Amino acid sequence: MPRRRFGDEPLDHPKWTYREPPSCHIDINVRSPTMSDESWSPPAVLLAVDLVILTLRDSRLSVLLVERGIEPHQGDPALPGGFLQHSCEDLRAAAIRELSEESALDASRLHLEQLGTYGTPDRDPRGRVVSVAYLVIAPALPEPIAGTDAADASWAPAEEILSGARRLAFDHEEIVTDGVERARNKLEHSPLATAFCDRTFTISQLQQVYEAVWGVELDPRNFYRKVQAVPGFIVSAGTERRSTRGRPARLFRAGSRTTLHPPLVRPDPPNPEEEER
Amino acid sequence: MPRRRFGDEPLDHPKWTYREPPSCHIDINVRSPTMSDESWSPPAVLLAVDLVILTLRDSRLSVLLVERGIEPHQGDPALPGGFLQHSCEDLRAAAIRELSEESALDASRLHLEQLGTYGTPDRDPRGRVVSVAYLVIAPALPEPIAGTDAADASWAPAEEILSGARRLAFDHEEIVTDGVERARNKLEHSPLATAFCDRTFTISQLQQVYEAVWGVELDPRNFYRKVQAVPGFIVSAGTERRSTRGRPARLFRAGSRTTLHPPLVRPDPPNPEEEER
DNA sequence: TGAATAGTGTCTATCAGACAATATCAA
DNA sequence: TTGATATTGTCTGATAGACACTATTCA
Repeated sequence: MPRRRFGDEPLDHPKWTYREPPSCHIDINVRSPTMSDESWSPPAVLLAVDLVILTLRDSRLSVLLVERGIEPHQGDPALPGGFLQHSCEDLRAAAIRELSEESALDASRLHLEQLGTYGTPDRDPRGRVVSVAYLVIAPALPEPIAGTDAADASWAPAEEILSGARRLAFDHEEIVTDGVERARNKLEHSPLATAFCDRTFTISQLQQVYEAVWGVELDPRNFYRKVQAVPGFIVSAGTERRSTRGRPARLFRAGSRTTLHPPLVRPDPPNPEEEER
Repeated sequence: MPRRRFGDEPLDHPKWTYREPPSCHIDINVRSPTMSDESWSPPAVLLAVDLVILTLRDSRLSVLLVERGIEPHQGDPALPGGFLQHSCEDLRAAAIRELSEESALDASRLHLEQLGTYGTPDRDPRGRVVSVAYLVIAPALPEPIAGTDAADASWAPAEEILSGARRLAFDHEEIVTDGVERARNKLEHSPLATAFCDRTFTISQLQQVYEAVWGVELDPRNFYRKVQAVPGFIVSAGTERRSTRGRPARLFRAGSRTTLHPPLVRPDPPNPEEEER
């Protein structure tokens, strides 16, 4: 089999032959080939993994971007990610691998969950590439993302991407939008906010997470009691204290609950025109 | 290229050569090949689409299952689904196609959303098959699922699958569990419950949805006002009425809101031992 | 008329949000 | 001492759940 550079020209990856070359429009009424059609076999696709890595930088929700080194979209900002390494690599393992390669982050301490799969046929000009996106939540880190393959990784405020002020390669803007939306929702019913914090944190640090991700302002006094009223959300972490200017605050760490009861309801939802009857 | 029957023996679908044959264990510390490694190209995988179709039958949350006609797991119950038809078929379109093929349901009237992607390397003995699962919500239908390819489709109570009383092929039990969990959660914050109902419905029918999916009993009087207090959730559908035995009920249809404010909070969460501090 | 279901009224314990007041640190 | 942040207290209007009661149909 001849060697070829990947990324230079469109892929012709289907190794199976069709009875008729498929015309690439979508017709839901067409009957699919069945297993008894001797000449048909399922088409293969390329599988990629992309990462939406969220963190708080300077009290703003931020996303890790890398500059693409090759075509297509060379030079454009994009999500970190890449193809499966070999055909039997687990999806989550591939996400963890990309995380350590492209961002030098230690996956074992981070929140990582599957976000969604993006498979629009024309999303990658090289051919049929289906991407499984993962959402990663990281605590604020020392400024530079050290020792990465893609040395040109950088944090971008999520708002710049959501507003369209910064354009990303492929369909990565949509993926970021979905990732931020997922994070905003999970803040209400899961302890996800603690994943933005260090192992121990103060209640006001936790509040900053909610304020940055939701884009709202919360009353510190009500927030203080509200989070403590949720059983298993946060637990006291000894008597140590952390101080900047004012009175030192108690330290807490994440509890063991995975769902919050009662939930922390997001205030002031865009509740527009009353349209009920 | 020789023709071969699909499903008879393991696939050797990777068309690219590796520098070293991959050993199929997961090592997150291994460096992946980079684009500058001339001899490496991304591996291809087979992509399938599986459907978790939920409905209410006899006031019970039920899942549509089909009996597998071929190996592996021949004769076992499984989720409806199948491979992409051709390499440029859109994922959602493939889900809609499977829906009409395997269940004869009209996708244009149903709720359909992506659920998750399942890609454990050994989940399919035929080779590397990655499956994108979709969640479908259907209103109660006339008994038989007519005119299907897999004529042996049938509804199974979700509880039988969640409890392990009924085993499914592949990792489909896990997929069903995730689908039911997704539905249970979305009932709180989205109008998903209306997708279980006909175009018009009574409030007590809507209540039955909540009771069946959540597995709880609700007070009809409080439920009655609660749902109407959510702006845009349900809107009155004229003055028509529907009656069985007692007083006829007003009819409603789904409103235009996609999120519910305030949410309908699920009662009595398994709130176990108090573990706070 | 009685059974059954739909819909309304009302009470109460609890909660969310507003905000005053106090505590404890650094400079 | 002052400024800043943390923590506690208290008040008030809204709400969730319990449940009595009325309304409207069919058998």
